[in-house]
Amino acid sequence: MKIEPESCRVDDALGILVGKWKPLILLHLLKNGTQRFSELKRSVPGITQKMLTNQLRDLEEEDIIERKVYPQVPPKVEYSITEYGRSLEPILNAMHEWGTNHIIHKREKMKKENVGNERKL
Amino acid sequence: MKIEPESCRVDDALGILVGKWKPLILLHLLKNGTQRFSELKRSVPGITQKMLTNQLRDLEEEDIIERKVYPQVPPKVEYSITEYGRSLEPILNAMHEWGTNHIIHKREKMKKENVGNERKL
DNA sequence: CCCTGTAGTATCCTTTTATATACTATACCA
DNA sequence: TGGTATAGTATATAAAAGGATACTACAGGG
Repeated sequence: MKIEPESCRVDDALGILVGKWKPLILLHLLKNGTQRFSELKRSVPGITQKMLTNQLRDLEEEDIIERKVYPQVPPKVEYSITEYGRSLEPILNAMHEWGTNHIIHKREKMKKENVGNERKL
Repeated sequence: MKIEPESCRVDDALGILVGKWKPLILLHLLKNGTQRFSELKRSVPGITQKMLTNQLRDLEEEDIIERKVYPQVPPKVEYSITEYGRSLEPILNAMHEWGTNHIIHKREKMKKENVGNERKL
């Protein structure tokens, strides 16, 4: 069944996955289950606190992850994938697989192009 | 099989699909086969020439679409999905399906939240 | 001779994303 | 008393993406 371009909903899914860190955050939560804010921060090297908070808020708003606050000091906040959020897993897997293959595809294409260029010299 | 976050290739796939117009362009090419530049432009309302050229160049560079120039005046350039590009189709379909369902999911979540709020009044 | 259509470029401007840095409250520990 | 850890917020700035507009070449038609 073909998608009708006029009623395409690819962007709705795409919008949830884009953001420089979202796939990584989701992957960590899928792999390790519940994680604290600071654990996530350590798991995703290079991310700033602001970015991590932003991305987590985005995902929470879409009901992909759950945020649980423990009212204590120092603060403790746990994040986890929701049941609904798990429905993204097959898509992430498909994209990972495609991406892995794409790297190979590009390498092979470059090789061919280089051979072609050498012939032209 | 779980994806290892350290070697995640989701972004490689994501990078090809993101861009405000790429899914739509791909859908049109998948649905209608070969299309001229001007046909695509008409098919995607609101896109500027610059954006269309940019997105097409991006997709061409990744070997997802093919560009065929007919050396004539006025110019004629045809675009089509490559065989390799078709490997993205299942992912687009999965995202479209997920996105369609997500809209429903959100609507139902909002309904529940509103009921909750009414009770509080 | 001017107008139209094609497939672009070139330039400038606005909006969106991402990053860097500093700051907060408060319990616990030495 | 001062330092550490937690989960943030606030502010400023840089970089990337997107958009508006004008411009090009040249054949064919009136």
